[in-house]
Amino acid sequence: MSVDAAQLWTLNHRLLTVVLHACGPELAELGLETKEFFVLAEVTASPYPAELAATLMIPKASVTAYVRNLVAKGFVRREIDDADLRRHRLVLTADGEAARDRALAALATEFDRRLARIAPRDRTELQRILLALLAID
Amino acid sequence: MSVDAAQLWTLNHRLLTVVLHACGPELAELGLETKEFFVLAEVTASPYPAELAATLMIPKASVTAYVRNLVAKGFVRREIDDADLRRHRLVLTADGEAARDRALAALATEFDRRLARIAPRDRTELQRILLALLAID
DNA sequence: TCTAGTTAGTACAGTTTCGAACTAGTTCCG
DNA sequence: CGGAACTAGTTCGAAACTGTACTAACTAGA
Repeated sequence: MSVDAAQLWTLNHRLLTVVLHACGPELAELGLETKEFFVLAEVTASPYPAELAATLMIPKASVTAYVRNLVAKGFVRREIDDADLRRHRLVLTADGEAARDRALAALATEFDRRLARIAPRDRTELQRILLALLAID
Repeated sequence: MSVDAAQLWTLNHRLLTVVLHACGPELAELGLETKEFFVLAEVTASPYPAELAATLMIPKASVTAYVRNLVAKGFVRREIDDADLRRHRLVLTADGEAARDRALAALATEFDRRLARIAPRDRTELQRILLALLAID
């Protein structure tokens, strides 16, 4: 009845990897690398590089690189934060929003293929539980 | 109340990332890089490099590198497969098994620490839902 | 005000990763 | 058998990543 937490982690990780991997080609069509997609998807909630690095647990130097690429592709632009001149407030362009939405839709479609097999109520449960687990620490 | 699959994926991904990140120091103490740990943990189930690459969805060339490191550290050794001389059957050493078990224990502990904070019933729910999702494909 | 301490973002350089090409061994037919 | 087509694993060089150190800007305390 009880499943080892490590095994649960591992299987879960594989599930997410498979789903993400399946989206690879679609992301590529949108002109997005996987890591850049993570940043693009988080920019609205965490509009500063330092914040992105902390939230996504990516090194600051890597965020610099991904943001540079996203800016070059016209998905994001930097704005000066008048309250703190060190900060670069990141803003999605219209193209950026479109790309993000399409990328998220691709991810959702792929994951939905699997979620479709469980009850709608279970999805809500899953979301609630995941949120609770993330609220710790 | 609709639950977005992409959001579920993202939440779940962040959870796994946080847990893995927290294990980083312990893996390092064992002399394991994160990627090497994935390989080490899978060697028993998938004892050939090509199989590891397919299962873990990482490039063959990367598996070559991780296996080289694991061999150098004395966690894995290669054996010739008499039935197919191209193949390197990978075998865990005693050290390798010990390291793997400790690493998995660290992962389990960290994940358990979070699982323990949520209601026992939720934990069962999560297990049930994830197992249902993992059973697909 | 001054200054020590902290934080945002970047640059550089060393390391890691991995696509493509390669070698060696196997399989499938004829 | 012979050889075309395939597969396992590696190597190599180039691209991606990231630790460290840095500059600029903010903050707090005297």
